[in-house]
Amino acid sequence: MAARRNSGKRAGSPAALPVEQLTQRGLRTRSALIGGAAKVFARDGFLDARITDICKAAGVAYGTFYTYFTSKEEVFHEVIMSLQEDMAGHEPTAAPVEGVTPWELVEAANRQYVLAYKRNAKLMATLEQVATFNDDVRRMRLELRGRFVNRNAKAIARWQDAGLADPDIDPRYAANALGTMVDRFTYTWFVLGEEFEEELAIETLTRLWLQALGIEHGRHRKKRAR
Amino acid sequence: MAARRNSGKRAGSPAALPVEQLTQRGLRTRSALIGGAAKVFARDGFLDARITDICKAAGVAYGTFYTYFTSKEEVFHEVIMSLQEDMAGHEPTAAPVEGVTPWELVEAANRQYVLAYKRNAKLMATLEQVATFNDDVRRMRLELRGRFVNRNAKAIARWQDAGLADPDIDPRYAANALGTMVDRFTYTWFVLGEEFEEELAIETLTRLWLQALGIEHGRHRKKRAR
Amino acid sequence: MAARRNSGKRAGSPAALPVEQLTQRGLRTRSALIGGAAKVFARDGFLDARITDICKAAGVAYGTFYTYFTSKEEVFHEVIMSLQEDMAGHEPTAAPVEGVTPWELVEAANRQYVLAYKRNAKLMATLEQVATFNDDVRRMRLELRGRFVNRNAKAIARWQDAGLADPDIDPRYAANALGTMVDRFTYTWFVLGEEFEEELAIETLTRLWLQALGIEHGRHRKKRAR
Amino acid sequence: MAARRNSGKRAGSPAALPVEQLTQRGLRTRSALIGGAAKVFARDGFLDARITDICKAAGVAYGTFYTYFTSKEEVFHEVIMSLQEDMAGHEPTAAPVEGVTPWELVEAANRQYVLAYKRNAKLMATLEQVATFNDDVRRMRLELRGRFVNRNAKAIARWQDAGLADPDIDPRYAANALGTMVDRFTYTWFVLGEEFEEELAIETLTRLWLQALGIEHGRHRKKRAR
DNA sequence: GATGAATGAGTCTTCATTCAT
DNA sequence: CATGAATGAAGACTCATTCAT
Repeated sequence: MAARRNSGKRAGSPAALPVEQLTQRGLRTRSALIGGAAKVFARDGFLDARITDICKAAGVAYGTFYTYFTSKEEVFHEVIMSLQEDMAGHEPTAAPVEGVTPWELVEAANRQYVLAYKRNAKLMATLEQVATFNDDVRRMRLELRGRFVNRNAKAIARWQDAGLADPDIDPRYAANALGTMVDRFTYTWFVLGEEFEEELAIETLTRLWLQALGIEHGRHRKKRAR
Repeated sequence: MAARRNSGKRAGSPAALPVEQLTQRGLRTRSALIGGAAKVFARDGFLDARITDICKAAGVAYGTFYTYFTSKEEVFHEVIMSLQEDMAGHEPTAAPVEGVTPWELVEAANRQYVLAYKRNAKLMATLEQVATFNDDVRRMRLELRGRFVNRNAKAIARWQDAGLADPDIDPRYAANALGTMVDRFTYTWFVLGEEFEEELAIETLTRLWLQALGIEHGRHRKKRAR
Repeated sequence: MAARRNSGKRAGSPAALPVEQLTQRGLRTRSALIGGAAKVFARDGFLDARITDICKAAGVAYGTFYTYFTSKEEVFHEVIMSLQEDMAGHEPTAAPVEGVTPWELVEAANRQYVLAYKRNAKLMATLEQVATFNDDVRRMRLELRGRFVNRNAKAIARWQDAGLADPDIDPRYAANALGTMVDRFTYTWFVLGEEFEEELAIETLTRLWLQALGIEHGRHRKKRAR
Repeated sequence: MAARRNSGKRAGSPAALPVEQLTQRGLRTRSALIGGAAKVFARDGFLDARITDICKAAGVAYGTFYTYFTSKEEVFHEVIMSLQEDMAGHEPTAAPVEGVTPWELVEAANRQYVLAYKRNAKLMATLEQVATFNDDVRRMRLELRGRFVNRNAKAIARWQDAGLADPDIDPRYAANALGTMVDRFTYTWFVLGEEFEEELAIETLTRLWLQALGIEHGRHRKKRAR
C-alpha cells in the first residue's frame, strides 16, 4: 500500500469565485459540492478522496469544482466548518445556571458530545486524519480545543471556588486531561470500533470526570456492565 | 539483451530477504535502513517520507532498500516494532507487588509513559498518522491498546475487590477512559505542542486517575501551577 | 497542500473514460493514441514500446494516455481489434456460391490473406509476440483461429460430400493443418524475411491446399521458380 | 500486466569463464545452472524467468551465475542448444535409402517431430517467445529452418525427378509450406492446447504432406475421427 | 571458485490542477 | 458559469549485473 502526498501546487491559482458574488445557481452548485465532498470525505477519508468522486457525488462536471474552490483542502475546510457547527451547536449553555448541579451539567455535555460524535463519526475520523499532516487543520483544531478547554477550566475553577471541587488541582491541566478523555474515548468507540453501551459509557465518563475533581455526584448506585 | 516482465504467473513481489538468512553484512545494512527510516519518518511523517530519503539517510543505494523491504509500509512496521519496544520496555511491573500503593503504581506508570512519549514524540505522531489510513497499523494499535487496557482493568477490579476503589464503576470502561486520557494528554502535549510543566502534568494525571476511581491518594498538598 | 494515496478501499484503477461518453474532441484524441500506439507497436514490438513514445507519436501529453487507457495492454487490445478487422474484412464469402470452383475460392482466400498479412506484417509480428506471454491475447487468437478453422472444416466436409475431396481425411485436422500452413508460411515470409515471389507463393499454397485434399484443380501448367 | 525489457547492458562485462578451462567442479556447476535454467525457462518463459530462480533451481548462489554466463540470453542459448539436439537427434536419416517409400520416410519424420515437440513443448513455447524479440535467436531459428527446409526441398526434387511427385511445384516453396504446416500444427496442439488424437494427427499430416505433392501413398482406408 | 549483498537506470502510474470550448 | 479534456511532476518498484569477501 503506497501512500504519498503532493508536494507543491502550481503557480497562480485563478482563485475561486467569492461566495458573496455568487448567483442563486452558483450558490446551489457550491452547496452541492460541499455536500458531495462531505459524503466522499466520510466514505474515503481525505487522502483517498478524489476530486472526481466529489464532483460525481455532487452531480457536477469535473472542472466546475475549481470554479468554487481552489483545492481539495479548501472544500475540506468548508466541510469541517459545518461539521463543527453541528458538533458545537448542541452544547449546553456554558454559562453557570442557577440550580444546575455539576453532575447535570457535565452529563449533559458528555451526552451531547457523544451523540454528536456518533452522528459524525466518519467525518471526525477524516478530520483526525487531516490533522496529522495539515498544519492549517491542526491549528484550527488547537484553537477549538483551546476554547473548549478554557470554558471547562473556568467551570472547574468556579467549582473549586465554590468549595465543590478539589482545590489542589490545576484547572487548565484538568480541563485538558478530562476533555481529552471524553474526546478520545468517543473516538475509540465510534472510529476504532471498540464496543460500548451508550448509557453506561456516558455515565461512566461523567462519573470519572466529576470524581476525578473530587466532586460529589448527586446520583447513586450505578452498576457495572454485566 | 535482457528482457523481463511484471506480474507473471508466479507468486508476487520478489520478496525481500528473510531476516534469518542474512549475513552479518546484511544485518548491518538492514539495521541502517531501519535507522534511516526512523529518522525520516520522524522528520517527515509517513506520507511525505520518500524511499530515496530513507536510503540517503541510511547511506545505501536506492535499490538496496528493496533487498530488505517490500514497501514503505514494511519498514514502517519494523520501525514501529522498535518504537513499541521502547514504549513498553520501561513499564513498571504489572503484577501486584506487596506494599506498593496504587498511587505509587499509577504515578510510576504515568511517568514512564510520559517520558517514553516525550522521547519518541515525532514517531508517535507518525504512528498516529498512519493509523488513520492503514488498517494493518490500526489493527496493531487496537491490539496493543487492548492488552494495556486489560491490564489496567484488572488492576482496577483488584482495587475494587480490596475495597480501595469505587465499586460502582465498570473496570473496562474506566480503564479505557483513563488510559485514553493519559495517552491523549501526552499527545496534545508533545505532538500538538500545548505546553505543560512535567512534574505537575504527571502529578495531575495521576491524581485524576486515582480520584476518578475514588481511590484516596497517599500524598498531600498539591498546588496549582502559578 | 494536496494529499493522496494509492490502493484505497475503493474499486481499483481510476478507470479510463468509457468510449460512449466521449466528446468529439475526446474521440479524436483517443483515435490519435490508438494510431500512435499502432505505429509504435509496429516499430518496436510490444515489449519495447513505451507509453511515452506512444504519446509522442500521438502528439499528446503523457498523462493523456491514462485518460483513455488503463495500460499498455489496453491500447494494444484496441490496436489489435482494428488489425483483425482489416485482416478479416476482405475475406471472400464463406458461403458456397454457385459456380465457384474450390480452386477459385481457396486461391481468393489465400491471396487476400497474404495481402492482408503483407500490409500488416509488423503488427502481426507484434501480435505473435504478445500471444507468447499474454493469456488474454492468446485466448483471443485461439478463438479467432477456431472460427476460421471451423469455416474451412465445413467447406472441406462439403467438398467431401460432393465427391470432390478425399473422404478419408478428417476435416477438422485438415483445416487446422492447412490453415496453419498458410498462416505460418506468410509469417516466415513477411516477418522472418524469407524471400518469396508473390504470385508463385499464392499459387503454390493454393495448389498444395487443394491437392492435399485430393481436389483436382482447374488450372494447369504451373512452373517452378527459376 | 506490464511488460518490458531492459534496454542496455552496462559496460565491460567481466566475461564468464571459458568452458575449456573449467575444473570438474566447475563443469558440474555449469551443468547444474543449465539444468536449472531449462526448468525455469520451461515453467516461466524467458521474460518471466529471473536469474534468482535459475540459481535456486540449480542450487547455487546468485553470484555464481555470472561466473559461467554473461547474461540470461547466454544460458538460454545453451539451453536451446540441448533442446535442438534432442529435437534433431532422432530424425530419420535424410539420405535416400533404398527401398524406403516416401510415405514411410515422411511419416517417420513427422512422428519423430511430433514426439520430440511433445517432449519439449514448454521449452519450444519459450523458444518461440524469444524468437519474437531477440534477433540472435531469430537468426538461429532461421538457419535451422533453412537446413531443414533444404533437405526437404532436395527430397521433393528427387521425388519429382523420379516421377513420383507433381513436377509443377517449386520444391523450396513446397518444403517451406509443408514444413511449416507440421511445425505449426504441432505448436497449436502442444502449446496452444488444441486437442488432437496422436495417431490420427500424424497420419493426417503425413497424408496431406504427400498428397499435396501429388505423391500416392502406400496405405489405404484411413478413417476420420469420430 | 563461490557467495550474496549493492547498485541504479528505466518505466509505469496517479490525480490535482489548468484551460480551451 | 459549466464542461470535460489535457497536462506533467513526483515517486514507487524491478531485477539484471557488478563487486567485495
